[in-house]
Amino acid sequence: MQRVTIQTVADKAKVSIKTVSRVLNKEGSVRETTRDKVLAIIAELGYEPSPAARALARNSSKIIGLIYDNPSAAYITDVQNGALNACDKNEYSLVIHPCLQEGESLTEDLINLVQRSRLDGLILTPPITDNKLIIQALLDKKIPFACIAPEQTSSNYSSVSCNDSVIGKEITNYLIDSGHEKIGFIIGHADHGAATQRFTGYQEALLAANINISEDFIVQGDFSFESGLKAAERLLNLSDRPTAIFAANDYMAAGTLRAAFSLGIKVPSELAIVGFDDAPVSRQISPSLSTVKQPVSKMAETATNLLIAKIKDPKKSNEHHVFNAELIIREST
Amino acid sequence: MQRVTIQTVADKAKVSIKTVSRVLNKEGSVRETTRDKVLAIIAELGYEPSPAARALARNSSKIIGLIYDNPSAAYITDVQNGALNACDKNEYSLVIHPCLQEGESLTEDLINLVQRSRLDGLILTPPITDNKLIIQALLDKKIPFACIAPEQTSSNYSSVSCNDSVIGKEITNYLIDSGHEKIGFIIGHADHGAATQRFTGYQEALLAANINISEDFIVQGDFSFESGLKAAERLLNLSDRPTAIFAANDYMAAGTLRAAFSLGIKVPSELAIVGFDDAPVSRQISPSLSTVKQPVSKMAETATNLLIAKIKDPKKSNEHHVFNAELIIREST
DNA sequence: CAACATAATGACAGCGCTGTCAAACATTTA
DNA sequence: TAAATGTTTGACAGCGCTGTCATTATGTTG
Repeated sequence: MQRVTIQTVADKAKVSIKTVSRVLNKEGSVRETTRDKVLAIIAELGYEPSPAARALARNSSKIIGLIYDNPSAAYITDVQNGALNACDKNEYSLVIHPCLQEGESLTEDLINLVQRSRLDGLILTPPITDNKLIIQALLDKKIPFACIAPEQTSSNYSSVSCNDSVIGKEITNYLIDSGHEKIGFIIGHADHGAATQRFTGYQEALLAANINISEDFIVQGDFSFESGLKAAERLLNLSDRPTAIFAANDYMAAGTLRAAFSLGIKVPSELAIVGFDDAPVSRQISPSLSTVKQPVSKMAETATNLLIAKIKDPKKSNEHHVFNAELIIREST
Repeated sequence: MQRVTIQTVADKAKVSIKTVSRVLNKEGSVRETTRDKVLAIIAELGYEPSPAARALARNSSKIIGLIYDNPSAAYITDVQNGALNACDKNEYSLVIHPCLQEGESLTEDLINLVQRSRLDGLILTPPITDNKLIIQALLDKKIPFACIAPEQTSSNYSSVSCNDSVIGKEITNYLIDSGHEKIGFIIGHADHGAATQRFTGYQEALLAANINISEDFIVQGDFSFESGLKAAERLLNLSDRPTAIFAANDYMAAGTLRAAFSLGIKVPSELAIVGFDDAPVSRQISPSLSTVKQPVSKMAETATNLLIAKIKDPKKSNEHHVFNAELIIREST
């Protein structure tokens, strides 16, 4: 059995391959009767155009890369699913690229990846979104890209984000409204811009409520469970310990819960805990965690759509979409 | 600036493009001095062969698809990372394909995906590995594939797995050795072959220890936290309730822990809990869960290597690799 | 040193599509 | 009805590689 190519279709439809190509690419300038005839034969033969041949002829692969260096599996799969949605709808393919290495060579590796795989563009996720070297290199090489939740926006590329500082303020206010005044904060990884904004929101809320916080109540973590555990131990061993702790993500909040558990501190009666991200663990622990849910998948989808639009029309101006996050109140507060 | 192609390299090296091609593909029959010269120029120009042109000329995309329909993000990313490792080493690309739909059309969709994207082969993960329709369709269409943890092995395709029944027996024995006789079991999703084997191991251990278990001690779940919660509530409300519960995965074990928590049952003093999979949650809850860790990433890497070997040489016989899982004893027992 | 075997190299077609440009056809206008 | 315009179609080159097969260089033998 011979492979079905554009030629097969053209022969059977008694038109030239160019006409079939026009139909495939919805180019217009094809009489409706002709188009219907071609379409019918394509369906009949189950013809699928060869991506390789198209890529070669067009000099564009219709593949975009998703770059991440993020320890949260749940976050990653959400991002992947959103990006895949957008890709499917636009007939693009997605290639995933975790970069587990922190190395100096990351910039080089990325450029190399794009060149070797002939990617049409990239989606960047935090914390890579905040890597100036990489951003600059991509800009220099004129490789289209879009960012998910970058620390700051830029007119040089499209991006999507949540207003983390607003939400951070909101959840802090919620704690204040519940009667807490001694609210500890566990900061996330320093590279992660959005995490910094969560902290900013926390500070703003306290300021607005005229609450003074000692330096001791603010502890550095790195988003991991263990770092949350350690940070919380420090907070909870203070002579005048906080009655509420806001951790910049759920893993650290889970660590906080465990620290409380070890120290025999009851949650939420003696200590309220809030996390961030609505990671699965926030539902799976007891008491379940109050947290913040971002529409991660939707954000990734939007970023991908923006990227694809930019690839299709490089002159298109860059956009920045802001999404709303949602407070989820559970048992830990 | 003109794009660097094989012609550019050939011209500069004063050889034919065919010779450059030979060097690129390590074909042999190239004098060492010639090869070194070509290699030097490739490096100098930073030449990268066009995947599209190669795919077109070879009629093979060097892309494999990873198919999954699995709710566990941690598992998925482990599998992805393992598969990516193998792909990178062999200069293959990986395209991920979650199939969230349960639909009848899944078989058709998969075949379609392979044809449209011209995938060279597929990696299947549970529970799709046990879908006879899909397996048969792939076999019929002569699409190469390999399975990760299928319910049963077959000489028609390569696969990798852990001996879940052996491990299930082992962990049950561990509970028995700790003095438990009343051991409940929460079964996983019925489609999932490996889960069934975990149950088999449990039964074998009890049989060997001459322990009789009432039907009541065995409850059906579906791998989700909620199903574990419900199942555990049933078990723990029995008049003669179990002193230990073996859940077929960690999410259900986490649900069990929560049920115990709600009912005021102390873990591990009044109830021992073991899970399966070493999901992140097993470390992040208090008390942390005793569980079983499978080398998921390594398994995926091996499966991918087997697939690639098969793609390169279709006459190669199929292999089945068995991996060892590891008991991880934590606080819940 | 001729006659042969073998290793190294190159010329060229072709993979399946898209882009360019010219040709054919249809429609309007004078 | 002829010319002028616009619309639809097709011929053909070329994208950057690999496969086939012919050719040339090198080594080996009697």
